[in-house]
Amino acid sequence: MPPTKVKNAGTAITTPAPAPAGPTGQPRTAGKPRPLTRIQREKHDIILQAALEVFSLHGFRGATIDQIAEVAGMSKPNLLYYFPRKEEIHRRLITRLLATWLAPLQEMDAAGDPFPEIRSYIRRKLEMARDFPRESRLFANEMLQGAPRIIEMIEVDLKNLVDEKAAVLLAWMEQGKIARTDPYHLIFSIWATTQHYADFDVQVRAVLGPGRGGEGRFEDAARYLEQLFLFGLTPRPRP
Amino acid sequence: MPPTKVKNAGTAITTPAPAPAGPTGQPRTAGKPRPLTRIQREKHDIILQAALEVFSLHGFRGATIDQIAEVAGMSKPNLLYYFPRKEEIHRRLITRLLATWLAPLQEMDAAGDPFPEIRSYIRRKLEMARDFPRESRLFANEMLQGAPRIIEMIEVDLKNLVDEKAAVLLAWMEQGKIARTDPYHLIFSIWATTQHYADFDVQVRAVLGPGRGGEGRFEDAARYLEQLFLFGLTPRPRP
DNA sequence: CAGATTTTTGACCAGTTGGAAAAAGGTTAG
DNA sequence: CTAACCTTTTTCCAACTGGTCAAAAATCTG
Repeated sequence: MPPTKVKNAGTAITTPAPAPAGPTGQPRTAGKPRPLTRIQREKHDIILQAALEVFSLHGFRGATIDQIAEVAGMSKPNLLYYFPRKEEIHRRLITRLLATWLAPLQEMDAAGDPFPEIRSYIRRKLEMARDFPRESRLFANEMLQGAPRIIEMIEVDLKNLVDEKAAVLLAWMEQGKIARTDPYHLIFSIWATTQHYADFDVQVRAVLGPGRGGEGRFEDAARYLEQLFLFGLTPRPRP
Repeated sequence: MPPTKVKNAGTAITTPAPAPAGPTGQPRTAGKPRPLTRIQREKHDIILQAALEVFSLHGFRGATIDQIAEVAGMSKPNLLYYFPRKEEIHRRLITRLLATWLAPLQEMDAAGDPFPEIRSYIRRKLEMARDFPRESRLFANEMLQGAPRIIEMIEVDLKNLVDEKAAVLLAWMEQGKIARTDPYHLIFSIWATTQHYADFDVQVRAVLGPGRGGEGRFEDAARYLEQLFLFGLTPRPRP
């Protein structure tokens, strides 16, 4: 009978109450998780959004709790009430992200037609780069640092998924439906070309200039990538 | 008449000597730069190497002078004797890097044959990813943060170079020598696919596994990319 | 070698950082 | 309404941060 949360346990009323513990710590005998309150859910969301903003820009080390708290519109101790450690915020963000990130590849269907499948995989990844650039940058930041906090997820979950889809691609190659090439590097090249538009967005916009760097750039990219992956650069006779 | 470095100006010999200033500061009336000593050149190099290591891993904000000093094998004050500010080290690194980074594209020759030119551009970029991964990551880190310290170099030097080479590519397209497509996004895709092997190295190695993630991965990548950019994924009859 | 210069060191500082503690202020179920 | 809980604020701290400074040590130069 561990004396966690002993309100008035026999002894004196002056029992110092050992563990106040915020909502995420939950060391209340670790038995009843006790459902999150409305405020808790709201604040958790706000904090994670703010943290995404800051972490994706400065990386884990470069981001400060103060910054996150400011973006979240609350005081540092208040933020720490919801997430007792900086690492915890980051871990949650990264874990959630990874699931989102893998989804498009998971959808690539062995039973479908190769080209439409690959084509829509590229489209989906490009849409993610457009709609979730901060997530992409958070991921990139983590990779640049050697993925210290998610390496085993990469080595297990991601690797398994890629192995599976590489087998699918390989089967398509065997059937002569797509060109025979390295399925792993094929997947890498799809990742690289699509995420580039989120991670190197500044560069893309600067190089395209004010004229072509506007919203249309994602449509242009989609068109270009489609052609690249379909035919490469070999000139074809006009249809 | 600002009193910078008044050697013995009339007053007493006990003049407090206003600016000792390290070798890089050079406020000795800013007149004679005085050539760097052997030790200065050596230490500058050592520090820049160490800083590259640390900055490329943690970004500007996440890196500390202490870390850099430790990697460089010297004390923090000693390091600060050579580079009086953290920003200065980073600036030097980034400036030097940008020149190296642009070189391969500069070499792409309008007078050459399109496919060999593009092919060897890809090869060179891939070699850089292999041989200078830290430089690549430093660059990526800067981009992720919105390139605050090099935005105008990107907007001017890089943009001009890309504009020039895009024109070359466009000319090749007009002549029917390569497929008609977007030259800017073509260049982006070459950058993305090659730098991926430096910036996302952990992921690449983890996914390829111990078997194929060894040194051979760059050769495999080169072969794959060559095919991608030449023919895409459309199956071709066996030669 | 001596004197001038350059390099290195150790002590120090003000501001920032992640985080702890406790008390004050709000909510809400009974 | 009120007791129990949840949330927020205030105050504080030790470690770390970028950077200074004077003195000591090493090096170079004539």
